[in-house]
Amino acid sequence: MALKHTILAFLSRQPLSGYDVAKEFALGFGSCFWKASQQQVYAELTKLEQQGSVTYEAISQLGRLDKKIYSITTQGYQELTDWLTKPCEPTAIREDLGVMGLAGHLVPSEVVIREIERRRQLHVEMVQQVKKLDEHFAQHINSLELKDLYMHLIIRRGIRYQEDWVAWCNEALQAIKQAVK
Amino acid sequence: MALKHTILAFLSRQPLSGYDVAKEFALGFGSCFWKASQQQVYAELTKLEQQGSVTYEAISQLGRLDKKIYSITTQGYQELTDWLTKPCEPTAIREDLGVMGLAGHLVPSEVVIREIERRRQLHVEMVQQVKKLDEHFAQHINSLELKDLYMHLIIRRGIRYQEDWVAWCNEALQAIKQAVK
DNA sequence: TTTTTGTACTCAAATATTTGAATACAAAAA
DNA sequence: TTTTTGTATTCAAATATTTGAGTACAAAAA
Repeated sequence: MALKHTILAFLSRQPLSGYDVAKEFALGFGSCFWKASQQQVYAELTKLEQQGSVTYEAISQLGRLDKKIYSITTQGYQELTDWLTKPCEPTAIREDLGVMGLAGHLVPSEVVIREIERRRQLHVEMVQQVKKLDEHFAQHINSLELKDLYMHLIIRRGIRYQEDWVAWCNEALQAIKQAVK
Repeated sequence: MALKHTILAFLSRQPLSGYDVAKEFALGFGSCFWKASQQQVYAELTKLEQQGSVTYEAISQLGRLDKKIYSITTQGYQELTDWLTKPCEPTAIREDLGVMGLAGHLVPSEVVIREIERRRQLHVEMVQQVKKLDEHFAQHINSLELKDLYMHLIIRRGIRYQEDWVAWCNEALQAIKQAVK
């Protein structure tokens, strides 16, 4: 389970508030490989702090709860590099649309086509979004230091994934339209 | 959450025991789009039976627990087609390897390379496995009825996914080896 | 100036998934 | 003949994720 280690990895780059970590998951680099809600992030940070993997500096704000700036500890850093060194397994695939393969014929083909067209549109938009994360790297692509290259490659993974979905949607739509013609 | 509807979809094709449904997830068509453990399947079938979406016929076996053959009910069938008719969202991406994009530079590049090579091998094997599911369809590919075409297309999605991973691994390995040279 | 958006954090409950153990017999392999 | 593999199901605990509500203020937009 990589929630812990993704958070540690963010904090290994710079101290962040829970709010900022959550934002990285929702809109930043995190969005291309791990989904986590704000509540999950806050809960995990509290746990990580209790376990000694991170510490925080409380910044008091008049009239409301303290803002907490979290940093990774030596222990947390060790946990992160240990984890990175161990082999990791691919995440299990879970895709609602797959049910169509078992029971798509129980609904009109228009429903299936509409659904795949919707998906296509969604992934087209995702390609654009993920490509934005890559903009900074795409320019000096041949002179990236390793740190940036790794990030670029993970973004590339995200772009490929979304593009492959679009390509499959095209293939599937063509085949279905051909078959129902 | 498609566990319920994937099970209903299996049962819409033929009555099955919990054991057989679990096998479909582990080794059969289910394996290319949804992961579920045997315990999950049994628990879900019990719940589905209580809610009236499925029924079972108990087959007594001397000396051990009854074998239960589950069938979908009219209500379950309705729930399935209703669900298929509603738009579904793509599953959130969760990929351990993504952490390398944030913190891969904290471990030796050999570790990153070794990990991607391992992944490559894994996905090469997955391509072979998923292609086996397609064998039956791949032959008379141009004369599939809709029911088979849908299943074929979902398998194609699985093949593409695994092949795209292999391609990315190749791309990434080349770029990293180039950079550390 | 009112409303919306953004910053920043907390609590609780429900649902889903993973992990581990247990029972029991048949058939096939060593 | 003993061991392993396959069939078939159940229970319990731990962990992870989702969903929904609530507090509070600042800044920007309408």
